[in-house]
Amino acid sequence: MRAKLTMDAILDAVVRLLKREGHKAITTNRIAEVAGVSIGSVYQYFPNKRAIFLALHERHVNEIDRLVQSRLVEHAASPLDVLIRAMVDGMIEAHAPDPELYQMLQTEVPHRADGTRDFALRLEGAFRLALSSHRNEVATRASLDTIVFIVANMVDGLSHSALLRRPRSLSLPKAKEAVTQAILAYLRGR
Amino acid sequence: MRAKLTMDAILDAVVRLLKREGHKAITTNRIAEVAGVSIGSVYQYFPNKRAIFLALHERHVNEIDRLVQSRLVEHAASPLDVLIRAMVDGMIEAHAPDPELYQMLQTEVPHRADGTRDFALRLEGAFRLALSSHRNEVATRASLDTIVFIVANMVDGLSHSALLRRPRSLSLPKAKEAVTQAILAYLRGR
Amino acid sequence: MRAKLTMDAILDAVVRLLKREGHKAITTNRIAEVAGVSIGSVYQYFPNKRAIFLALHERHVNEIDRLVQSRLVEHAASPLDVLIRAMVDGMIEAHAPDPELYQMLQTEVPHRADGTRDFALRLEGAFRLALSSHRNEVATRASLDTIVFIVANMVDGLSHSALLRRPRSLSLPKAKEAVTQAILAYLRGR
Amino acid sequence: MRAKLTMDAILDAVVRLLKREGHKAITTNRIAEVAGVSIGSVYQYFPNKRAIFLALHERHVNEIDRLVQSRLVEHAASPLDVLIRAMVDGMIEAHAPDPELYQMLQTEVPHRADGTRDFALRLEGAFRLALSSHRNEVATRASLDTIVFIVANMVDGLSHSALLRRPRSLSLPKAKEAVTQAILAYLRGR
DNA sequence: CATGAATGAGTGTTCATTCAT
DNA sequence: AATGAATGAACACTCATTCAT
Repeated sequence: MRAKLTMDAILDAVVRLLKREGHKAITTNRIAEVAGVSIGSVYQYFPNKRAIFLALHERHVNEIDRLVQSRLVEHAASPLDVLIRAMVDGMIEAHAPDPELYQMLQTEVPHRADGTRDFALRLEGAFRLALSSHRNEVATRASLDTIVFIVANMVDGLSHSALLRRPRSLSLPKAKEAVTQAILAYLRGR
Repeated sequence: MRAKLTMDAILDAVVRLLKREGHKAITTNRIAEVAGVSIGSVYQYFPNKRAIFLALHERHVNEIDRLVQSRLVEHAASPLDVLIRAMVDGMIEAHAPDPELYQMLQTEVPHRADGTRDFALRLEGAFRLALSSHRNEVATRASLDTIVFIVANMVDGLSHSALLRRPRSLSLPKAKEAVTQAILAYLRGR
Repeated sequence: MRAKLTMDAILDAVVRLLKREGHKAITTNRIAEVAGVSIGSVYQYFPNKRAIFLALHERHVNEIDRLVQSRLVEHAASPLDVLIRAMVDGMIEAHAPDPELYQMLQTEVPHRADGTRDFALRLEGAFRLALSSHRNEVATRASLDTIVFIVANMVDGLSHSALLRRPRSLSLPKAKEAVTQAILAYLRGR
Repeated sequence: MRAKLTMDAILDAVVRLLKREGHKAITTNRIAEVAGVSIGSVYQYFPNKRAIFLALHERHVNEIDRLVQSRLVEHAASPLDVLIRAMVDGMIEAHAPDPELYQMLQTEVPHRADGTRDFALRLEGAFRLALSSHRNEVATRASLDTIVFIVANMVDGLSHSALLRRPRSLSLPKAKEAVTQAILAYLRGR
């Protein structure tokens, strides 16, 4: 228990530091300081700096994953548009409190992209399940692999775009709806 | 002229280094070495390390931009599906010779995200123009801003997904076609 | 008793570690681990790291010393060549099971040279005694101090050389004999 | 030239530091400081800390070697006792200005013993040559390999003993003579 | 007595940058 | 303009030691 708390304090320190002082401030000694532990303790729990970022990434991915799974279960019996809307909404809301963190983890932090791969796969798994129970609403002539690949990457990519790159003229709710419509249009085919 | 040649040699050195030895090998001294110039010369042309990455990013973006513009002009009078297919094909082919470079520039290299922003905007500008000449084929009820935002981000995001994350069961041509269909489905609305 | 056992376990751990993983592996925490005790216990018995090495050195020196004394007593009445041969043999056999340990203790372990001094003195004491009972066989014209000094250092130095540095063409028994002859030649003078 | 000077300054700094402040003061940053160069320059010339010690050891060995060779040439035609006396004297005088340095290099500094091995071999080579030209004065019945091994190790070991461990009752000149006599006694056999 | 989590001073090393030549 | 030796601030990480339990 003690261990989990300390590890979380360290991960939180990275997030706090990233947001407050930018990626240049993320040194192992500074992390320890902000986390309120000694540098020695940091190395008791993580073998090196990279491991801290990997753990942070994994924690983030798990959070999203948990949310995606719960929405999936919740809307297993809903019509396709409700399900997709819920998924898009979930993804966006999950990132909304901290829109830059995920991007920073991807672009500013020295980790390998393996985690990203992992995440895409998990998301694809979720959608494979979700779409199988709405097969009759899906009109696209492509293979299931293809559909799942397109949809998972649309959800992931467009959700981040909606949060980080939408034009000022577009409100977040409207962006969500646009993303949802785009995905539905694809699934319903022409 | 000399200047341009030297600068390009430096940028090429970064690319070569990134691909051959990974991001850890990218030090200014190593860049100079691989570029065949002295470290002093590197600093003659770039004020600091970041400037090298910014220039590299800009060069990459300009290449894509040039390609996108030319396809746009080429297919100004083509039907919408031909145009979109050409754009998607252009994006993917532009990245195909070096699929990891762009990702590395985004994830492994310490640059700020401004460039990305830049690029999205330029792509949006291109699509704004392209769609205005195919207004009658676009049935989506959303605002032009919204449509352009969604399409630009689908092209960008899905092109990279197609190159870097498509399942093994999906060939590149099929992935291209799927991406094209997804975008067309959105534009044609339901 | 418990105390003695624990202390020996700690000293043995150092030896094991030195042989198995080299001097870089010798950290107090690792010593504790290999000894099967907690780091806290290590500090119950030794005030600091140096004290561990001093104790180890002392244990080693005592072992040699005990052996030397016993051979001395055993051969008090033997002719000089038998005595010297027994001493050289004793020294070499005492180090043979672990030829590198002593060298490591001398070269790789951060102890001060005091111990070495100690050992030389004890060896000199033994030889002073040994030679006094064979005075008539010693023909060298030097003072007893000088003779004892030379002989003690020959025994010590050449024994180690025989174990660690003898050429491949020289078997250990032949090396022993050569060392013995060298010492005898000196004692018998010209 | 510049390079050689800087490298020597660095090696000298280690010696100075070792003598003035003990082995604990030998940190790379301190070495740089005492050498009057920046830490960066230290790493321009030596890949890591160990390399500094290896270089220092090599420099020391080369000095001794040069001296031994010159005495050898000088006394190629002298009688055996003169030659041996000259060699012993050379070894001791070479170490006399800095009697602790060599010991410290061996016992307090984290280097591997390879250098020592090297040195013994070089010394053996020198003696092999020296003795071959005095074959008729050597009466020992052992093989040349054996004789060379014993003599080289006596010279090396006893020289150091004479400087570092001789009893107070023994002056350095007398110690030299005793060492010489011991070696001669061995060579002349009985 | 024993434990082992926690400490933090201190280390070797890197690398962006400068500047005398 | 070009060079590359020199710089030194800054970093990731180690490990002897302590002390609350």
